[in-house]
Amino acid sequence: MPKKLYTEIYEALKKEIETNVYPPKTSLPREEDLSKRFDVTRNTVRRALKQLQEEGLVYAVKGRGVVVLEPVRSNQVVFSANNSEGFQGLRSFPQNKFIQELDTDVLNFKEIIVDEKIANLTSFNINDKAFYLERLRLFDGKGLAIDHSYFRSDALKGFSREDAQGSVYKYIRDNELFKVAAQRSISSVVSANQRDSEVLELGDLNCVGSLTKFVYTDIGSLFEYTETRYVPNNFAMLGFQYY
Amino acid sequence: MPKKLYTEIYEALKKEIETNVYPPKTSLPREEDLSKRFDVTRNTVRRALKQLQEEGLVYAVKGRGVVVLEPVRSNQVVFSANNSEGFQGLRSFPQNKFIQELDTDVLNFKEIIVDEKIANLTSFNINDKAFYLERLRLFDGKGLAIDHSYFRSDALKGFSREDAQGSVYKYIRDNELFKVAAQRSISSVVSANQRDSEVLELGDLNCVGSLTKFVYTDIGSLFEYTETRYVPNNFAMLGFQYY
DNA sequence: TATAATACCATGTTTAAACATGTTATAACA
DNA sequence: TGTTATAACATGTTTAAACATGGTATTATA
Repeated sequence: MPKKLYTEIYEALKKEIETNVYPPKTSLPREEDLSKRFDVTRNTVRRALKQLQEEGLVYAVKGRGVVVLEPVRSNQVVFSANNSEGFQGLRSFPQNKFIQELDTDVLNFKEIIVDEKIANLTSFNINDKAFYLERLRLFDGKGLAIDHSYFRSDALKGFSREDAQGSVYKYIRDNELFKVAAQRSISSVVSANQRDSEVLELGDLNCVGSLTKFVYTDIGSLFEYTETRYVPNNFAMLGFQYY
Repeated sequence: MPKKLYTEIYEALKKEIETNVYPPKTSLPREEDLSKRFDVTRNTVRRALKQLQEEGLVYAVKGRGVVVLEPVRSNQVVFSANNSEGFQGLRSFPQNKFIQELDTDVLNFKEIIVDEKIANLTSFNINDKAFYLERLRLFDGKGLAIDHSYFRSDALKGFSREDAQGSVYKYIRDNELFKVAAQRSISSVVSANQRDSEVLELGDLNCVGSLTKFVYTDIGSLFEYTETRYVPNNFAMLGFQYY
């Protein structure tokens, strides 16, 4: 299958930016020239440029051009919890090395009926059935994060405790249940609670980071609510936006 | 000045989603019909739809349609530090009310020469001149956040301590120095340090949230580095993404 | 020489249309 | 009846072109 044109152009330009063909603070060739070079329309070039801009590599100014943004020279950074795999592919902080030894301990697994309290928390409907999962995330054997998850039952036909041990998303893919569409998240810092102290390696620390995810399916319904509570000094999240 | 067409369509559809003309989990009319209704091309409709999708209101599936995503019924949420104004427009947590009493105490103001250590921290170049600012953010009189900022001097001609009291961005706008293009951010939770305990109302808490921003100008250069360190249990950040 | 008018340059917006590809419902077939 | 073609449907990709608008440098003007 041939790649999409705008993806090819995006990747080509990205590589050239990273290899300093277009150094920071300089302008990319104008759209007209790029469209000649890649033998596509200006529209298609613009689409590739937009992707670069969304990723934070360049910034376009009307009437002036597309400038390459200076990279942030961060030696401590880190991870993005921004993938549907949850903690897979996560990096430690501040060592900035990939975590290989990621293990999951399923501390709790049960099917429940959504009551008012849980409905309020998860945005699920009262009387829906849902799986409740408590999973401890071990990094190099240390419990550094704990996930409290609710999955709507009707979306996870035949789901079992064994499946919970692995990746829930792998289960969804393997069984072709549906596609994950989008997620909202809320990130904050809160006081540690009883449970946190029990299961996480907090030491003296009396706070945890909290990342709450609301995950949507293909057809617009919420199917996962997960609050990840993590030990400070170990994780970070990256963001980017333009105006 | 007439509004952009795609913005009008975006706003119209957004309003209709919010007023339940198109309830969650249902589909929007197909692009063809929308283009007839608004009397624009399908392209223009698609642009509006893309904006709705980027904002997390809808999700498009090829071959099926554009579904409205269920909203998250969160009663505790909160703020986005995601604006160029820094703390302006921020909401408290968990009360979710607008903070009116936001005051700024300029604890430190000086012009410095960037040495290796600061260069490493800020991504500025060694020997650049920069303003260093330490600003305590008071919410209803309580010191809940502290900003440690470096601004490249050459970008802030004539900047003074008095200007620091107000919004730096207001200063930039008023003096038409440049436009803010983009920002990267790193969010984490870390142990509180000496200075945090001195100036923030931490009580027993021994951690703080840390939000580090790298802000870029129009022409692609980094001009601001700010680390905001904030008291737990007071703030939250919203995120959204789709796949 | 400073300022204003102007021309040019580069990105932004919109139209129009063709074709590609994934999804779903219908009809044909075994 | 269950499976398989097939058609209809809806979004995705790409081309082509015109015009709008902000930015910059040049030129004319006072």
